[in-house]
Amino acid sequence: MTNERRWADTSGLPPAPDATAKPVTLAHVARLAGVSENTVSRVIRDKGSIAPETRQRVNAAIEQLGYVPNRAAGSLASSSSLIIGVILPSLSNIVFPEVLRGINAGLSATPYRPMIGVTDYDLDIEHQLIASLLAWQPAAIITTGFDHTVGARRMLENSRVRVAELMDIDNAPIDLAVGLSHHEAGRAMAHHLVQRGYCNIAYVGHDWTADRRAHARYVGLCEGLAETGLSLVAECRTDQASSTLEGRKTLSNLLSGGVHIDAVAFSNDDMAVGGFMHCLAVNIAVPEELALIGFNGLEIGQVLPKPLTTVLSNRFAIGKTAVELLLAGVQRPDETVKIDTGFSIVEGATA
Amino acid sequence: MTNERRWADTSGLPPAPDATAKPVTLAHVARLAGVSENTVSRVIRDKGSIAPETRQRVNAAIEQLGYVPNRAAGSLASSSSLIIGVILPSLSNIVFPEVLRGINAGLSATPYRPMIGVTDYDLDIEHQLIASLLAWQPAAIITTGFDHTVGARRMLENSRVRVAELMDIDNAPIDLAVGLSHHEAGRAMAHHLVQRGYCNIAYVGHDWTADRRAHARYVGLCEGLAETGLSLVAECRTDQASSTLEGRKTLSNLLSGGVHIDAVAFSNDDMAVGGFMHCLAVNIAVPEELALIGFNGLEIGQVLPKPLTTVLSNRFAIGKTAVELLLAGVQRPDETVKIDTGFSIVEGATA
DNA sequence: CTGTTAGCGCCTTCAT
DNA sequence: ATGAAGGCGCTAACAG
Repeated sequence: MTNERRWADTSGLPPAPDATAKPVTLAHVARLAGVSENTVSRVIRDKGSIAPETRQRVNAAIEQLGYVPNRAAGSLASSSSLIIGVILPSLSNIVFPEVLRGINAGLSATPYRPMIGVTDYDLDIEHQLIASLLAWQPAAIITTGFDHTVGARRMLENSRVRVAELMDIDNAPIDLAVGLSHHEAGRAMAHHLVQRGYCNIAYVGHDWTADRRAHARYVGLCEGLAETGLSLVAECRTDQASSTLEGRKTLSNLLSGGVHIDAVAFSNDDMAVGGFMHCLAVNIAVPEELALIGFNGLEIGQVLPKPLTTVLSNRFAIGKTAVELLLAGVQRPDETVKIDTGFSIVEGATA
Repeated sequence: MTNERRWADTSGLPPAPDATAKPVTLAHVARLAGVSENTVSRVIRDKGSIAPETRQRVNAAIEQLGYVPNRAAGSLASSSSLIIGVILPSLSNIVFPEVLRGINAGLSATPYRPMIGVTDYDLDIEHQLIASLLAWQPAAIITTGFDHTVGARRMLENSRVRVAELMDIDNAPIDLAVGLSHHEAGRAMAHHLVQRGYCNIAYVGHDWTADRRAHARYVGLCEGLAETGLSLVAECRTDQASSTLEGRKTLSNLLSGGVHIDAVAFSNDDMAVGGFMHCLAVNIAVPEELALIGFNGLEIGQVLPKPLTTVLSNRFAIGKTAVELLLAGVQRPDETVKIDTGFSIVEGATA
């Protein structure tokens, strides 16, 4: 980034409008500048060619009147708005807020604004949100993963808006996918543990029906182990959403099973941090007695007495990259695009 | 909540529109139902009285055509949109996403959608965001705290939109304030520590220039101590934003000062959890050698080997309550309103 | 309870 | 490089 100058700057400190006064419109600006409304509109949108002198007069008038364009009128006239619809599965842990942070960062120097919805991992809710966001004729819709209801997929395909599916790249996108291969990330976790000499490896996870990517990592993990002739010696899953609390409980459950385990792969860092806390509480030496590996690379894992070994997903980059690509081309490209933002093993001290 | 029936239900699984076909409009629905556009509009908005039989025919036509109202047109015609502008200082820790979660929860059964902006604690950015959101003629703007630029305040006061200022209630709101008294919360922390018998109390904090509420808690803390004849024996502040990492470092700095300290009040839970990690790493017994108290009541604090003693702020409730009050009355009330969502001491095991 | 008439403020298309 | 005309889809005000 970035070409700030692409976007008309409507900030600054305009004289605040009087509550009683009618809001300033294009017509007012046009009259003051002594040009037609159309010319003012062109200046604002930086479209067509305008005489430098005219542009200057118009900008002066805009500033003098504190003109702020009415977005609803613009949207109606152009059948498309400066809205980016953003659909997130959840706001309950820090992962999706970080994606949103990336989206916001990509948008902050533009006149586009994110309008958000939260699905709670429910595809029917996603469907409704898509319909509801499409009613605003947004420039793009950003959602998560490749699972959608049949109707939702059709709406997205048939609409002319650009669509980004985030987090995952293991499937065919509607338009643009930005994320990482969770399957590969799972394999990488397996290989890391095996290389470190662990061979009694177990899994602690959370609800897969909601979080399909966690399942993809699990499958990759098993596959990675199989490639070295190993397999999981035990596993324990909660049917709850992931949380440190569930991680703590679920590891405790796993260990009460009596199987000899020397390393645990967790479905994500929240679960892993919870597991670490369990070890602290019952005096299990990490990693000597039990090694732990998480997924995500959250800050909290790096502040533990022993920094958590984990896999970094580039959540901020996923959001930011998606927005940049979306805004780079208004038209949906002929070919779908997948962007791999990658992952990397964070060599902590717990595995 | 709630009275779902107040809001026209435009969900369901309408036949997805064909990309080539013109989108369905009110006129199409009106023709099919054999009524005027206006009647359809009334049915959708549930305004005025409609013959049950007419309503039914209209609804059937809407469903049959998969009609989705064009929000831009509606906004333009009514000079007000179904947008709630939400301005947050940050998305980097879990606190504001939880407020947003509350806002979203309050909005989910309504046709209103949040449009968001992030200030990074910068009032000039807030000012620009307010201007930019006001361009959408939102039904309300939700922001944080009472500090705004002169221009921003004027824009909000002069606009007819409802305004909620969240988190804090220690000042006079423009329209509605929902939050808690951070000053009182600070006092409560002081009294809690003193009651527990600690008398060599120190403070570990983060950047106040950005986070004025953290400062308010500090002032309350000092005042609370003074009420019992005490004062802080030491304090250490980082000029960074709060994080577990900074908490860990800053406590380490504080303790290297050589002053005898038996309890530390932290500016928030992120800092306190970091402090706890420091104690674990250097083998300081908590709370025997050093007691710790945080602020916020984050989940992570409750998963520590010893649950963190802290002060619960009701972040979800703040967001949800604000939205409910905002939507309860479209008009700004004559008198400003302050809602105290309160706080409570979480009696953990660290103080 | 329902229909008619005018816009809302801007953008697109076509002229010049 | 600029202007004129028309309409985007909906809602408000007024009839009836």
